[in-house]
Amino acid sequence: MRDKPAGETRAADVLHRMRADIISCVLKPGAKLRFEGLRDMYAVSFSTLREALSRLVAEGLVVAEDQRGFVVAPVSIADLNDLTYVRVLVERECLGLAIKHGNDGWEADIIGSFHRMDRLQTRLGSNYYLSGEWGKLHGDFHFSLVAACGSPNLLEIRQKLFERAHRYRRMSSQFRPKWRAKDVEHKMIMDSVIARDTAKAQELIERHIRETTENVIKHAGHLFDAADEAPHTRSDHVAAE
Amino acid sequence: MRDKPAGETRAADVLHRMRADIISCVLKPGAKLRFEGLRDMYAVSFSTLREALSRLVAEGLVVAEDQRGFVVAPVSIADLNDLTYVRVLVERECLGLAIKHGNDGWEADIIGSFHRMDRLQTRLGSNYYLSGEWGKLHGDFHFSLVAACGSPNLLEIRQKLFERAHRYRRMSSQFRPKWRAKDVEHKMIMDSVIARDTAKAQELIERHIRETTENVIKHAGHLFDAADEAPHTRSDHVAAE
DNA sequence: CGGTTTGATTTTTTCGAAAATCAGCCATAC
DNA sequence: GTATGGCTGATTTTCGAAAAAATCAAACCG
Repeated sequence: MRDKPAGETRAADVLHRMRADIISCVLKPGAKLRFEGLRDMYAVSFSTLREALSRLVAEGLVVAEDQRGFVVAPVSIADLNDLTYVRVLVERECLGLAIKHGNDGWEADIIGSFHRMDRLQTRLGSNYYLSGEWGKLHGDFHFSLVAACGSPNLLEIRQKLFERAHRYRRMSSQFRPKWRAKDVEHKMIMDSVIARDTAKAQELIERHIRETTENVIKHAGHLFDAADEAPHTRSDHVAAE
Repeated sequence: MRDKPAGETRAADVLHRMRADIISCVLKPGAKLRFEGLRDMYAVSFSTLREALSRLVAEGLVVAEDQRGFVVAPVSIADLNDLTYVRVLVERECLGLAIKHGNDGWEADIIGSFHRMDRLQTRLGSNYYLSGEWGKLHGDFHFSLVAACGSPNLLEIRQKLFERAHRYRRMSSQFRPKWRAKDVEHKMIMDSVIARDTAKAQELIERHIRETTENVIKHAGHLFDAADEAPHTRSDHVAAE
């Protein structure tokens, strides 16, 4: 399911593969990205690599140090907390708009994508969250919830934030044998969305995001370089909300 | 003030110059970006151009059509309205956080950047808004208001949205001889921010953004290809707010 | 001994030619 | 008359070598 250089330009293909590798931590946070190695890994030339890297820089998954090459964007508790804060803001807004504007087709897509995710979950058994396939369906489900939002710009921002958060989720999933009652939460969120209960849906999605963050910090926080800049704490943000 | 390839990589320099040219509409919305022409214009090679273009794609100022080259991101009333909607959401949030977290240095920076902008304004006379220099100071002033926001991610999103909006403002400024009472508005916003009146500051910044958008549509709307996709109207968003 | 300069090596960045792809056009067939 | 198939020229995309810059370490002073 991962190979489709069909009609796609080579650079775009490398972009997709590298993004996936960064999100799934095959390329570890903070790792130096040397061209020689990447060239072997993805079988493309310097320039093509550089193009993919450049786009990832603008997406925030890679940082470029002037004349010193590229590095996988580092992770930190401060960044995760900030990301969570922004995500709550954006996701709530998207959800509110989607519930307002969504039609029957939108509802059908939600139910469909939930079903696909749920089925794969039972098929894969207790380790479903380690599967890249499930990760994709999980992303699709969350997207379907807000798809009818009507604001292309907000949706695009949301998508990029979601992907960056996915990297943090992924980091903790290797430590966490069972992924809480996430499946139950998803069902509750879906139900409240379909019932057009905006306040409840927003409350649930916020809790969903916040609790996931707490779990990541609890189980994988020790992996982050705590020696990072921490200009503010989470409680600041919560209070501001 | 525009030339500083000091310590900067060549590609980054081209990136800055192209971004400025797109924002100031030297490169017109929807224009096809042919490599041959760009190579002469910026005096760099294909690969370097491609790198800059790629970053601009991820920033939303350029769109890449698979295997058919690059195009300056088109403008449309739908996009402007959507942009305005997201900007109001983000800018209000940033401002609220900044007022909450800001310290004395932050206030001083606001006053300083307002003063710089104001001085240049009187020095340039009635056509100040056409100057790129003023455009920069105007951007600096607005940034200074939210600089203490404390959320790097939100600030980065804000910055990109601001730049895209600047392109729209620029399109209308050539038609509009006098730029309303914008300078008075800036003063009022600054005063309410320094007075830490969150609600008032947010209200003022929202009006500031919304009225600018209305003016752009009124005076330059006829330039946009109205034949664009328009999945929703502005009133949708306003109502949702 | 601490600190700076120099030179060799590694790594990044830039370049323009070569390959791949697209767009328009005409000939041909049905 | 319309559609299909291949040409040709223009444009994009990819490539790896060459240039520029950084890194590391040994040699060199104060």
